[in-house]
Amino acid sequence: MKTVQKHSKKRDAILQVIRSTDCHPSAEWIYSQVKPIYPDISLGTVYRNLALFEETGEVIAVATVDGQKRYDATADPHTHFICECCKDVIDVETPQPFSEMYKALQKDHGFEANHHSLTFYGKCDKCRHGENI
Amino acid sequence: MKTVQKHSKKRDAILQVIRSTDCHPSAEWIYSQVKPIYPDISLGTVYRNLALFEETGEVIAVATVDGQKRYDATADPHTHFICECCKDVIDVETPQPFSEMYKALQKDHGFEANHHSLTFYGKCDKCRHGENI
DNA sequence: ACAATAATAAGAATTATTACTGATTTTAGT
DNA sequence: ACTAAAATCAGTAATAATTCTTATTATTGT
Repeated sequence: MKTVQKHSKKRDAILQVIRSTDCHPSAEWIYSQVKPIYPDISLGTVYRNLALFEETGEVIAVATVDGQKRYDATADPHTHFICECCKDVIDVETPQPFSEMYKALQKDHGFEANHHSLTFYGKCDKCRHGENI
Repeated sequence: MKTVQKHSKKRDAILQVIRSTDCHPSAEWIYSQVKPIYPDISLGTVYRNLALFEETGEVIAVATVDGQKRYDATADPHTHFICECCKDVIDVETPQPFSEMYKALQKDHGFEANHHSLTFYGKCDKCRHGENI
């Protein structure tokens, strides 16, 4: 995988935050995590670096919830469950390989797919037991 | 399926536009289609009615491309291919049933999924042959 | 047709995100 | 370690999608 060439404390901290959480954060959340460590960081820096990390593939946008992009540092695409109640984006195991589907798209339509996204929507266990709303 | 209670010419026209296309339009595109018929329609009306149709389930948001929500009037969830080049959102056949996956989510995590979204990303046939960019 | 209710247009407001600018930090060669 | 070049940064301004507000107009049940 490519990585960004240059580094800086803040850039590294941003990536570190994304890598060390499994909560699929938004730009705003990442900002709120880095802010206490580097109080003079600006939200623009977070957005700029997210864009960079997306280009190199170090980070991917896994979903958009309520108009906010959500990110993940995990390399290989996997399946998510989004709770429509608490807006949590949760990793779940991928049921079956999609390689056949990739081939079929190429064969049947001439579509050259390079990745995919499988997302289930509903209510997570916590919300089902009334911890939210 | 629920439907909206009240009707109006514009409201009906909006739904009609979504139903009679397979291009998974954005709010702006729907607006551009209804505008020639009802020149005094406003973009706000399109957004308000889309929100209503989403609530009743008459319309679903199938994807977000470049920050714009894309809609579809098809009742049952199906699979999409999004061309990252021309931003087209194209229907494709769904490879296999996901009922087992729904059961597993319930059993393994207590997640109550009610729908899902499977999307492949890549380059469509047209764009592969250089018709765009 | 009438009145009550809901829908609409227009534009202002909000929110997430991006672009710009001048000052600072990092890097790479010495 | 020193220095110059390049990249990065904070802060601000700008943009774009969407939502909200208010006065007006259309729809529905009677």
